Amino acid sequence: MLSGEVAVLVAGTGGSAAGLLHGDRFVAGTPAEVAATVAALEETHHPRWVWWSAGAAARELVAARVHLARAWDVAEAHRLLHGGFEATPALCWAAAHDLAPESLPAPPGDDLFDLVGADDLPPPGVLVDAAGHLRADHVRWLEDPAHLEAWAAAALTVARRQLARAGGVSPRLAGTVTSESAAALLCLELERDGLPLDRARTEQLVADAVGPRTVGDAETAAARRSRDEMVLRHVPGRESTDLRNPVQVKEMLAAVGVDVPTTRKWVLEAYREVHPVVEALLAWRRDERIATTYGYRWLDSHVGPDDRLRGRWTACDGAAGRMTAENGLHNLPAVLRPGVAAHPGFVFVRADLGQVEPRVLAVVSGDTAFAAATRADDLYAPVAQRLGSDRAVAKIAVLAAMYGQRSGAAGEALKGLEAAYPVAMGLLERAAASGRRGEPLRTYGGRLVPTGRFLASRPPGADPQLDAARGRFARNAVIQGSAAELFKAWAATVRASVRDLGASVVLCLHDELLLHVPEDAADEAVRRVDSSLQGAAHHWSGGAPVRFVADTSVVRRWSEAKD
DNA sequence: CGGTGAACGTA
DNA sequence: CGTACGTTCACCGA
Repeated sequence: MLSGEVAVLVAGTGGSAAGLLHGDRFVAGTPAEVAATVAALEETHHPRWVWWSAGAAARELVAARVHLARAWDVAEAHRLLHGGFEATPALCWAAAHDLAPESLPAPPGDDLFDLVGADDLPPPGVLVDAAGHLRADHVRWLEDPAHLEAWAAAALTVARRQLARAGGVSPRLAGTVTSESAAALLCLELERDGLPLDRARTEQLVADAVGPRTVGDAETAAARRSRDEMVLRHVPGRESTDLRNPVQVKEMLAAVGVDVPTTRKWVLEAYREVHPVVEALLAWRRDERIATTYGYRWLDSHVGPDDRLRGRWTACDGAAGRMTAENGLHNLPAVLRPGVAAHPGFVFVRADLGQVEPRVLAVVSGDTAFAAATRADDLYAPVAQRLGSDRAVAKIAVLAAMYGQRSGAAGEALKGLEAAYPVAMGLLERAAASGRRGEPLRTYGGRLVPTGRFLASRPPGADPQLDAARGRFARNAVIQGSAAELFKAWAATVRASVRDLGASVVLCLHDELLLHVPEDAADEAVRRVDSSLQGAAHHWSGGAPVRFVADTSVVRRWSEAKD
């Protein structure tokens, strides 16, 4: 993985300088100077780029639209190898050298006494303290380009150690690192490009929910009062209820005979017919979500003058390893989706994976009977046949097995599954058992999933309910996390394969990709998205006899029906 | 002013 | 509701 052509790219503190290490040759200069050298090297040598993190090293290159194909992202590798989200250079260095994270030197504070003068700079090349840690004050001395070569060499040292360790953990882990590294680069491109919107249509959808824009505090407060009034008029004598205070809402509902433990939506839905205030409250909550979170303020802050919605992206969260996005890119209410529209001359190619989690289970577990079911477009059909049950029952059972659900019809349906697919069910049960014991586990691609975040409250064995929660988390994490790896491998393959069409990925949504594509390239982009899935799935699964399917269509608006 | 829980949007 | 995350609000304790 790092045996071929390798180049290391580093950035100095504050974006004032950058450095490039390639073989024995090191060049430093302004970010613009180094960008030109990077682009030329990518063209001639196609190296694997090593950096502390894509965000630190490659953001300016992405802004300058320099395309880099292959990377080893030290931070992403650290997250895979050691779990969690934190992946500073000092922490990555420590882990690579088997130094306990608790022994990390504290970073210098703002205290005047901590400030180092020029005389305190270490000689170039000396970046390790007596304990073997990266010097805690490296942020300061990296302002001096003379130190960048050592900084680059350190990144390469960590990368090589990570690669060596990866081989001992899982034969697939190094491949997962390269895929996740590409995903981190894609995240920078998503931040740069944004999601194309039809601003006028989006504004209209907001107005439909919460009324026209208001001017000034008085008008805004009046609009808010009139929205509240639509609920409060159903409860005479309790008009002073604060609808944003759950305790007061609960009291108000009790007064009209709706006695509920919480005022959550799925609880209240059962009381729709009992009193008209329930329906009014649910409608109020729906609109309030748009007024507060996805309203005019959201539009003004996050949609640029180029009519693109932008937010920060991360390639992997700290738990199971999904991508995350801010500013509503991952949780835009469905009613606003018609506002997401391709710009003139472009269309969207929209592709979503079908039944991805059970198909991933077939790969992860190696259950040949379950793998056979993935040959069907609808895998629940052969599962139902084998169980001798309805499709609906088969689906509930499979989902319950992967999510740890026990309520409703799930419990009974599970028994048949255990008999029909013992290998797949055994894998899930072992994952759950690890979780209940508080032990970490690894996804198919080798990502360490810690269960430590539950340990904050009580250790395993002390609280049966907490142990059960750990079990459900672990059971789901091995599937959700492995599916996230397949998805990112697909996204990275698509990123590379549609580039020459002038197309770009503009949204990643766990099992769905949205591409912005020049109109006349749409059909070709569809073919490449589909062939990318076959390629990525084959590579990721090691050629397992498991079929993955995508529903792919060309649309003008994200909301348009599939096909 | 920072942290926490409720609530709810998406998958 | 089975899991995950991001955002906003009110409340709590400083």
